[in-house]
Amino acid sequence: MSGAISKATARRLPMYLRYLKGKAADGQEYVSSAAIATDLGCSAVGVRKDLALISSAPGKPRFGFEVKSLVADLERYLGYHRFASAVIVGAGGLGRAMLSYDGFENYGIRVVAAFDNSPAKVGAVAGKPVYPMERLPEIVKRNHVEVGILTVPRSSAQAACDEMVRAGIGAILNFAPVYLSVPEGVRVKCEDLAVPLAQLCEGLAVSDK
Amino acid sequence: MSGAISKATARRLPMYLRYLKGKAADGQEYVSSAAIATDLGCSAVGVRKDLALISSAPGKPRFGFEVKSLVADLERYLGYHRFASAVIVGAGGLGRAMLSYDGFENYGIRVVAAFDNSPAKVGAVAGKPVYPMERLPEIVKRNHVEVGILTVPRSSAQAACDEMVRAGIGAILNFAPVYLSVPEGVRVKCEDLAVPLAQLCEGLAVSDK
DNA sequence: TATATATCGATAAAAATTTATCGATTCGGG
DNA sequence: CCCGAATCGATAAATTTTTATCGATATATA
Repeated sequence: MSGAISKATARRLPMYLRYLKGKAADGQEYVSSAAIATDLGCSAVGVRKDLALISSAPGKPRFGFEVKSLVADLERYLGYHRFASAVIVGAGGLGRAMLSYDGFENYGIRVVAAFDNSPAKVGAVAGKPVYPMERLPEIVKRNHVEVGILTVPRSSAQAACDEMVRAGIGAILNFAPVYLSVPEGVRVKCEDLAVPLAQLCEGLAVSDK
Repeated sequence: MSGAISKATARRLPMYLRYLKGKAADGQEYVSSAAIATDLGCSAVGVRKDLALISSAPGKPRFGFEVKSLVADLERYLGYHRFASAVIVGAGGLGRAMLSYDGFENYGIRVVAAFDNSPAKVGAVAGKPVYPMERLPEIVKRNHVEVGILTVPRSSAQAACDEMVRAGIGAILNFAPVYLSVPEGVRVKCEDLAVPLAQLCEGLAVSDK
C-alpha cells in the first residue's frame, strides 16, 4: 500500500525525482544507487531502500536502475492519487512569483488564481487571474479548491487566514513568518524562506541527508 | 555545547521561535509545553526535550516557560554564532520577493544584493541593489559573501551556479527545480516551492511533526 | 566458457528519534 | 497550613530511521 512509505522517505522522493529528471534530460538510461548517493550526498543503501518502495521494476545488477522507469514511478507516486486545486492569497512579490511558477503540475497541483485586497494588484499574472479578495469564496467553491497558499505580509496573515477558512479552504501553506491559529480540522504548514538558508549557513548544516 | 543539538530538534527550533514571538506579541508571559504542543501539533514531551536543550532558565512548575526568555535563547542559538552575508542570483519574481523579505535578520543573515543578466532588472528593490552579473565576484569578495540564493529559471541554473562557485561562494540555496552539479566542497541545498505544497495535499501529510 | 566485478536486495545491527512513565516542585484555594 | 492540580525534568521503553554486511545475479572480458 502507498501508505507504507515512511515520512523520512517521503521527504526524499521529490529530491530523487528532480535528480532523475536531470539525468533523463542528459540522455542517461541507467543510474546506480551509488551514483545517486554520491551526487545527492546520502548513502547508497538508503537510496536503494527508498527506491525499492516506489519502484515497479527492480534494479539490474551491474547497470543500476532504469531512469525512465523510476521517473515514471516517482511521478505516479507523487502526483497520482490526487489532483488538487490551489489558490494564492496575497499577490505581492512572492505571490506573483508563485503564480508564474511552473513546478506545481509535477505534483498534481493546479493553481487556479490569486487574490489580493489591493485593486492595483488585480488583473492577471502569467495568464492566471488575480481577483479581489471578495471573490475568494465564490472561486473556491466553484473550483473545489482545498489548498491555499498564504503570501501576505505578516500583519494581515491572520485575517487572510480567517477568510480562507471561511471560504472553505481546509489546508493552508503559510509563508508569513507568524503562527496562525485555525479551527480544528484545518491543516497549516508553515514555510519560512529564511529557514533553509539559515540551515545552510550553520556550520553543522541540517541537511536532508 | 551547542553542537549537541540533534538535527530533528534543530529543524523544529525555528517553529518554536515563530510561535513564541507570536505569544510574546500577545503579551503572554508564560507558556506551557502542553500548550505549545497542542498549538503546534506535536507532543508535549518532545517540546520539553527540545526546549531543555536551548533554554537557559528552567521551566516553572505550574506556569511553564517564560516566553521572553525562550525567545531570547532561541534567537541567540539560531542567529548568534554567525553573521553571514548572502547574495541573490536571479532578480525575477522570486528573487525580488526574497530581496524585499525581511525575515533573514532573525537568523543572522544579511542579504547584500541581487544580480541579474538582464539590464532591465538592474537597479534596486526595497533599498537593496540589483547589479549585473559581471559584478558578482567583486561584491562577493568585498563583502565576504559565503552563501548564494539561486532564483533563476531552470535553463540558466547550472550556468549561474558555476558563476557563483567561481566567484567564491561556498554554499548555494537552489530554488530552480533542477539538480546542480558542483565541485567538491561546495554545499547545495535544493528547495522546491512545490514540495511543501504537495506534502500538504497528501492525505497522509508529511508534516514536521 | 569461466572469472572478475559492479550492482542489487535482503537481513541484521546500530543509531537516532519519539513516546511513555513517574517522582519532584510550585503555586493557588480551602 | 495543608492539599490538589498543573507542570517540569529525568529515566526508560518503543519506534523509526540509518548504516553495515553479505550472498545472489547479471554482464563484460579474457
